[in-house]
Amino acid sequence: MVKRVTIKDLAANMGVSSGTVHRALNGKPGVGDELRERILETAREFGYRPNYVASSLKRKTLRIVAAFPGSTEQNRYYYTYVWQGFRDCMEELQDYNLQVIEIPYYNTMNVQGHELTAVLERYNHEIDGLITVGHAHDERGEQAIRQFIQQGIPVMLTCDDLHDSGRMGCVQANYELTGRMVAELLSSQLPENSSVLIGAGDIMVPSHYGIIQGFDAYIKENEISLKTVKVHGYKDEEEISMRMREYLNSDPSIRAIYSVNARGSVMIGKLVKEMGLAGKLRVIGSDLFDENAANMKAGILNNIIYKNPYQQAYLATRRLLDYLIKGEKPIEDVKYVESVVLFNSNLSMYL
Amino acid sequence: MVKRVTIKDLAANMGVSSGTVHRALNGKPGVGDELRERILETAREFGYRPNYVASSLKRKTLRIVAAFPGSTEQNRYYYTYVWQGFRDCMEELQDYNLQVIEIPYYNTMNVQGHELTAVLERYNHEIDGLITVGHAHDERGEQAIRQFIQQGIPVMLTCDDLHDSGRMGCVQANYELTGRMVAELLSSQLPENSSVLIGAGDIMVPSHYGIIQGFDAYIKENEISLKTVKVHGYKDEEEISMRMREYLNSDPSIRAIYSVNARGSVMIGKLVKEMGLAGKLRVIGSDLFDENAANMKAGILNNIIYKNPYQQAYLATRRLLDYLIKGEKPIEDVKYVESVVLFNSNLSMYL
DNA sequence: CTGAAAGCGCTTACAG
DNA sequence: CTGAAAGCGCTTACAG
Repeated sequence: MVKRVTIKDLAANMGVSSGTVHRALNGKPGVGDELRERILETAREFGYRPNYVASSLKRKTLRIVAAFPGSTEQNRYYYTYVWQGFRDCMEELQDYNLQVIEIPYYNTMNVQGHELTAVLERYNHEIDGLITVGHAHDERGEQAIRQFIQQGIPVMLTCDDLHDSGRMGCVQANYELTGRMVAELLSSQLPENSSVLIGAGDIMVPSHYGIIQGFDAYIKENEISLKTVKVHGYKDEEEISMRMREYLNSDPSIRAIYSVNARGSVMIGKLVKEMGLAGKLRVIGSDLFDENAANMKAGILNNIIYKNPYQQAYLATRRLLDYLIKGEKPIEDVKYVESVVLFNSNLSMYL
Repeated sequence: MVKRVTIKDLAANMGVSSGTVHRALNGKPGVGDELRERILETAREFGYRPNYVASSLKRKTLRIVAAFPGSTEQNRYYYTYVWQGFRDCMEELQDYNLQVIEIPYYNTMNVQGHELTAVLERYNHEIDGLITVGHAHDERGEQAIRQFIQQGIPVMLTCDDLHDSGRMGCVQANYELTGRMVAELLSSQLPENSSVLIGAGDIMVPSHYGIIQGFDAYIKENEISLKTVKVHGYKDEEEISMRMREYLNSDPSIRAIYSVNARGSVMIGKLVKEMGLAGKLRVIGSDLFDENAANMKAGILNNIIYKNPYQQAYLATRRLLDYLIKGEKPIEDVKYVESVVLFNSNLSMYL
């Protein structure tokens, strides 16, 4: 192995001090343009590669803010794993001289925004990076995210994106492909001219309607004789459950049920159990958590669509830190994490 | 954030030198038993956590040997991704002062063993870790692996295990659960009393027969009316292809074909194409590489079982390095990487 | 068995 | 704009 080229080597070679080399390489002020160019040129020539392990040792602590919904109530289905992915990544890179500020927030609307603005004040705007969720239709939250970006703080989003906000990137599931995949799975399992009853969630939520769009597109493009019966809605479970029950009672062509979200999956689990439909229909739920896992083991759910929130948050955090520690900007703007079909047989591997 | 506790803090507190604290914490010789105990106690009390970033800076370079089949010919289907997983992990942790020695070997039998023994000689036994594959029934290879272990060199295996060799761990696919999952998938797609034609591979290869065992067990345990027609064999493709063709011509109950390995998947792809059976049978291949991907896009393969060799090698490497850098022993002896069912719809996410 | 010193490859004040 | 020095938290010889 060739000896590693260091800043000292470059400095000696050029007859300047190592401080000057450092300033030149890192774009810091205080080096003449001509000298800076020559140093950069020499670094390239010598194949210099910075040692980030060493550089983290002396530089000031990087302060990272993470803001996600607190994992209570309905949010625990998903955000428990988002927090875990974030923490595991921070833990792994802890020795790189990092400080974490965790902001769990507890009401979806506006609270995210208020908390974020508050933390910016509290730390006197000395924050090096933010990772959070781009909730659609949360004005206050979006405004706060833009505030960070305007301060020059790099912002990484996960789960949901805000395309034109200026964030450095987003790591999320590919909702359209997820919907296509479910359509492909069901069309391989159901006889011709069957119907699928879909708990389609909120038409304003990207993670819900994206899936539906993909599902419909797959069926149309492949000219499949699968019909869909969609029940929209999100918050009022009682009412949605009632409407689903009516469809199940009145439409004998329904051979499968699918919920695009976690909350709806718990509901259809209950419904299938109450109506004694287990094993008579194909039933597909979304997201992995206790209730869904139990229903799968009991034969009430046949498949679970797992969007891997842990991995989404882990990778988003990783990208933010790679940028802050190494200056590496992610190649793609948006990174999609694979959605996976779980079966009863391999459920245990994901728990 | 509380200031990090360092070796210096501990030394000052105890009135000893930082060298002594270092020796005590790392189990190095040259500290009295009584003093060592007191230092360890104080470290616990103060919540001391070593900074591995700092420790890598001055310590001697860790020399890691990686030995996998070279990714040519049939091996490129799988081992290309094994090498990639290994390299990406090494790349990520490069700043921790590591040296890599790559040993690709080109004939499966015995060559692995010869190469490994040779490298041990060449570096005068000064090797800090080995990552390789536990090929079953390769006497010479197994012998060499044991040789490393006897020298006290930690050995991590991937893809295939050698249980009683004393290796520190193995990261691999769970073949039995993979077989069960395929049985579950097919039984949800095929009408009653169908048969599945299975390219069952080599009965001596764990990654082949493990899948078959899982498949059969699922069918038996769940009393499913699925029959299997198995064609064993591995090397002689012509002959296997011929036998499969005969079954397909003579047994009309066959509604699906499945190959447990990469090589067989290419073969069944050809067969289905030649016999004009695309779309008439469910066809499931194994492993992700150009030929399989192309066949999937063309509608010849319906699903691919992806065992994620990249992730297997990445995680195995990671575990070895976590041990060498941080002294963290993996909790589980064997770590299983999830096998995933790929669909045409989400294939693009894995390429 | 223990200490004092040098140094890994950087970054950060400070002085000029 | 540039240099010299100190130091991040460790590890590694060397001396006693």
